[in-house]
Amino acid sequence: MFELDLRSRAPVYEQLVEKIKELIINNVLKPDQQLPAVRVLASELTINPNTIQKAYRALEQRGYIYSVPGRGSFVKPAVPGNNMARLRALETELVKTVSEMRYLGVPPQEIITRIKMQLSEDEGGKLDD
Amino acid sequence: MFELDLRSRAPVYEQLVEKIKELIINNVLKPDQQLPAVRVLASELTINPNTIQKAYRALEQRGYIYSVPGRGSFVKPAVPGNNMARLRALETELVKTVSEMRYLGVPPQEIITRIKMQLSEDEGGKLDD
DNA sequence: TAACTGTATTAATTTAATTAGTACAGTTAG
DNA sequence: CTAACTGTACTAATTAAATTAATACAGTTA
Repeated sequence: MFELDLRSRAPVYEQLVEKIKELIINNVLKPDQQLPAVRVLASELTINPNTIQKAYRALEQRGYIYSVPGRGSFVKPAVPGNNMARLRALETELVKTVSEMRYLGVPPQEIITRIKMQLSEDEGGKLDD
Repeated sequence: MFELDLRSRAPVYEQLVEKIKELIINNVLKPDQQLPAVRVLASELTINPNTIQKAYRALEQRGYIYSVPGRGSFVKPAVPGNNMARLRALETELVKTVSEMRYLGVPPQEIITRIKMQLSEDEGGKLDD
C-alpha cells in the first residue's frame, strides 16, 4: 500500500503520515473508509506496530482520521472551514514556495498558469477573471 | 540576526538554513554580501561553531552561498534557470499545497487571488489574462 | 605579525526514533 | 460464550543523528 524510504532523514512515522494524508486529500481513501489495522500494516511494511500507531495518533491529532478502540481507524470526513490553523500554515507555505520560484527565475505568468492547470484537474470550475 | 526554536524537532542547522535562505530569496541579504563569520554567529546565537559551519556547508551545496577560506562566506548571485532540481521540488510542493487547500474547502478563485496578491507585491508586473 | 577567515577532525554527550515484548479492554463473527 | 480481531498503553533496550567540545591548520588582510 505504501513505499517507505528508510534512508531518509525524515522519521518513518512522519513519512507514513504524509503518504496517508496525501491519499486522503486526493480522495484515494474515501471518507469513513477503514485503514489497515496497526498490526497488519506493520507486518506489510516490516516495521514495528508502535511506529504505525504513532503515525495514526498523529493523523488523528491533525484531524485526518478517527480511531475507535476495538473497531479500527477510519478516514475522517472533511469539514470545510474547520482547520483554520492548518490553513494559515498552508498560506505561509504557499507564499514561501511562490517567492522561491520567483527567485529562481520563473515568470509570474507561468506560476499562475501552473496553478490554474492544477486546479482545473480537480473539477471543471471557472477560473477566468 | 536570527531567532531559533531549540524545542523544535527540526535540527538547529536546518532552521538556520531555512532562515538564511529566506533572507536571500527576499533580497534582505544582497548578492555577494558577506555573511557573519562562523564563530561570530555562533557566539551571537550561543551555539557551537560546528553547527553554523554545517548550515553554511548545506547552503553552499544547495547553491545559495559560496565560501572562500580566509575571506568569508557570501551570498551567491542567483542564476535564472540554473537550479532545475529545486524547481521540480517546488512544483511538487506547490501542487501538494494547493491540493490540501482545496481539500480544506478554499475556493479555487480565492487561491488564485491570493497568489496574484503575493506576486504583485514583488513587482508591478501584469498578471491579468 | 597578529587577528581574522573557512575548514577538518576526533571524542563525548544528548536527544529522538525505533524496536521489542507484553498487557488490557472494546468489538465482532461463529 | 469464545476466539480472533481491533486500538491503546507501557517499559526497556537499541540505534541513529544532532550537538557540543576542544584543537588544529591554512589562507587572508590590515
